[in-house]
Amino acid sequence: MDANLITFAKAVADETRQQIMTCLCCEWCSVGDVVDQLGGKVNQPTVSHHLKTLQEAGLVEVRQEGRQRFYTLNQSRITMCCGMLVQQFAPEYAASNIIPLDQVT
Amino acid sequence: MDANLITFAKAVADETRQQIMTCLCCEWCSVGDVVDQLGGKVNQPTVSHHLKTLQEAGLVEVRQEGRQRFYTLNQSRITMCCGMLVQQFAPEYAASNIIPLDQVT
DNA sequence: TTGACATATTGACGTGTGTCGATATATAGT
DNA sequence: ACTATATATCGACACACGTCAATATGTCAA
Repeated sequence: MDANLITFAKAVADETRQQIMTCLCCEWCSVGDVVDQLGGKVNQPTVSHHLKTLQEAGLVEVRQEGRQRFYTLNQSRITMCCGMLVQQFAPEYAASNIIPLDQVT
Repeated sequence: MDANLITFAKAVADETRQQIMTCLCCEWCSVGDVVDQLGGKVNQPTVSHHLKTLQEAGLVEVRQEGRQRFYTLNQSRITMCCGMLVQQFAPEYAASNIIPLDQVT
């Protein structure tokens, strides 16, 4: 997992990956679940590949259970990266009332 | 200019483009200014190309002056896109105290 | 109108990346 | 041990994209 904003942006900069992220938002899903929810758009190796990318960017958490792996979105990290983006590239707005980054757990 | 989050993420997902964005943050710069500030990392056509990408994503504003064009970051749009990202992929944090999107002018 | 300057566009090239089929690895059940 | 299931990895391919040199477009000055 790497902390920089380019890695974050690259991870989010793909449609399939965003769809996967939507699947994993507020829910734990196995790889197979994600493949199903994507309804045949891509198949299992592709999903695994994207999950790896998301994991390396720190955007998902993993939990092993039997022979399956469950993934979920790391919402605090996403919030943090977005906050850093605003801080970097929209400082005139960052000052006001965005979430203070040190309050994101 | 297109409104979706993939376009936004793609625009930000490049190191050179982020450096250009840093140049344009809170300042109006001509293309030549940006080329200079990047200190020979890339040359003028590349900068123009990236500025076009940023413009199509709605991340910069342009102002013509004589034979030069001045660009600056569109901070409200960046704030808005980041807010949408949090809303989409970190709803558990979006509820709290992030900038209400309709207050971003 | 001609020449100089600022920026945009074009065409080409190499690299990065999303996708897949095939295969490997790991775990559970019999 | 053997089989079935779940996921990861590998190798290959096509396409997207960042970069550059060369050129085009546009604007000002003389």
